[in-house]
Amino acid sequence: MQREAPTLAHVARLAAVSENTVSRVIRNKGPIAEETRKRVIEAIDSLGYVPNRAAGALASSSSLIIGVLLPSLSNIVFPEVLRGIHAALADTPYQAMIGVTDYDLLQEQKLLGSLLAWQPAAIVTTGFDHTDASRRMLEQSGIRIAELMDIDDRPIDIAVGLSHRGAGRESARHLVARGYRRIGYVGHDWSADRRAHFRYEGFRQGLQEAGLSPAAEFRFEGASSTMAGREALAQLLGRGGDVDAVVFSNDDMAVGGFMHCLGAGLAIPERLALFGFNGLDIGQALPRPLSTIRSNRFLIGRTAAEKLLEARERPAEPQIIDTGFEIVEGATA
Amino acid sequence: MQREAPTLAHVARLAAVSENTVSRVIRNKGPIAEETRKRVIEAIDSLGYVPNRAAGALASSSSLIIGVLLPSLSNIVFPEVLRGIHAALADTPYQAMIGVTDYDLLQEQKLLGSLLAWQPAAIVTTGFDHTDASRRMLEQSGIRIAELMDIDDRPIDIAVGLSHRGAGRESARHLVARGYRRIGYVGHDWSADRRAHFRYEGFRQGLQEAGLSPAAEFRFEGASSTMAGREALAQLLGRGGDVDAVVFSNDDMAVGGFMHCLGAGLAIPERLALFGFNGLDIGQALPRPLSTIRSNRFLIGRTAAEKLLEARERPAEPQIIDTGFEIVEGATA
DNA sequence: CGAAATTATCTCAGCGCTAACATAAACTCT
DNA sequence: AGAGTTTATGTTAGCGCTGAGATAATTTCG
Repeated sequence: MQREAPTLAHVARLAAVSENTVSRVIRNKGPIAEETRKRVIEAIDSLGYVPNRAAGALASSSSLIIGVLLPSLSNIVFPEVLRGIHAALADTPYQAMIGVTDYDLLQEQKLLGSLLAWQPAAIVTTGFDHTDASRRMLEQSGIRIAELMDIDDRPIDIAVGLSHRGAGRESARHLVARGYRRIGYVGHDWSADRRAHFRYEGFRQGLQEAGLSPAAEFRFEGASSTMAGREALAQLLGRGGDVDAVVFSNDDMAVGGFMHCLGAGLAIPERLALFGFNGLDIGQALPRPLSTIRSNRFLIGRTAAEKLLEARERPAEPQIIDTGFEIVEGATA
Repeated sequence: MQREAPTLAHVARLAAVSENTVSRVIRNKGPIAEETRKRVIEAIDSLGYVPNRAAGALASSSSLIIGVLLPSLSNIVFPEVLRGIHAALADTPYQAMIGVTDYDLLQEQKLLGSLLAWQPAAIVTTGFDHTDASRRMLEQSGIRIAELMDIDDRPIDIAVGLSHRGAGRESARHLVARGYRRIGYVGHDWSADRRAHFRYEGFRQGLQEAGLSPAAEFRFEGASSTMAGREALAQLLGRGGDVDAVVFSNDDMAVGGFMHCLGAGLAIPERLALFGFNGLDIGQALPRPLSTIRSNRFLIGRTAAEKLLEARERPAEPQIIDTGFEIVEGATA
């Protein structure tokens, strides 16, 4: 009943050709007579042959795996990047193999090691921050490497993302242009999320351009979340800080801030303007759509995967792909 | 500079043992003298040896891959399941390989084929709905199979999840117990999300126990989202349906409903009670925490992965693991 | 028309590991 | 002390595929 899975040899015998010819038909490599191809494909179909990827990987010392290292799955941002990667891989024989680092560079290093044990065709990772050992592994592997989300540094191979400094700067400029002058900042723990820190720096810089500096600041000790944003804004305001607008480290935090205002009866944006980052759906579903900056997470993932598959070799010079960002006007600032 | 990656042979030579002995040390299989083990481990460390997984998979016709088929990554629920899976795999040599089906059974079948080409140690998939071909592949593969989220059917190997019928029933009972009588339903497209349909059936059944039936219903044509929930509730109420409580197909929809009420100035729960499903963070961060049912997504993923690794063989009888659910009282119903 | 180039196919070694079996040394037991 | 058992290690043959080069059949061209 449960007969062995057919191998190349079975297909070859049925199609009356050599194994190698079958292999070439499958991989679309080298010249094949149209008639032979047809016969081989027929044989493949009739046997229900599925190539053994492990054997292929071993023989060619390169697998159809794309290793993906993500810092987290709790934050919807990274699943969206992953979705973009999957979208790009959907009609290819490539498969994503995932590791979750929990924002821990040593964990990243460890996972990188086990991903490389599969001899993946490429590695997708996040940011420019890696341990020395990771960096050495990435560089010496010779395979294509994409570093996602950020573009404010020099990538190993390619970087795909947006300038977080630039985004932070734009949020300040936007609020200043709208006439806000007493602008506060509510954030979360930077040690895990360096890009949030970059945005903060850009934000300060943007204020400085207008001769301003943050009117008040509060940083929640812990990861970003709606709850954290709610509490953090309460804290900031409770301190009697006199602010007319608040920039949040991201939309999750900003939505939390929105909730606080609702609960405390603060008119948005008359009494307090709110500004986020990411452009999440939830922000747009608020009674007043959140003013924020849209980062194109899906696009980042898709672009990265597409670029990686475009060429097997790294470009001579590291390449940076700016997927940009856009101000979402919203109604909260 | 870029010397070849060390292989078993290199380690074996350095440790002055046979390759097989090194292999056994690595896999912790068979008796090894303590002294030999130490020498081998030293050699491994000094060479920085990393086993080639493809070779291992080929030789043993079984890889350290766990294939994971998820319907979607847009809905935070599935990344959370994935997070649970990763948590269970974190300290094992296993790696998750992911496919996203977009709720399409044919896509699932296709992805299943390419996952099986890696000879994974186990497959994790969602629900009991599979094409005949998929089912055949799963059954004949002989490897461990987990079907997640639902437990209201007979699994191939093990099922891990909760009774969606039961959860639906409980939401009705909860509202009835609170004195609500004109209870409506706001949902999304069922064709993609069968479990939402099961909850609806349970909901009806729960009402029936109290001699009631839904006071009004509206089903949004499309996937669930906060926006959809907001619009759908507006539609339901716009029709002049006289309801005092609404059960939503899930928390995303319910949060949208909450937003509608805020915008329309409807007091929650005095004028209208809201009830969700999932227990997402966002629901608990609302000005009034959402009354809902907590499904333990993380636990489902983690339990499934743990169970799969517990034994290489399927149990004689299909096994069902109920991760349960709990009513979250909240303040909206 | 024969040599060179092109096209289509085959042969065969080997990728790096593991399974199965063989062997050797060290015990245990009667 | 010899047979049987246990423990520790070695030997060997692939797993199923791909890459490099060999070979054969066909076309092109001076």
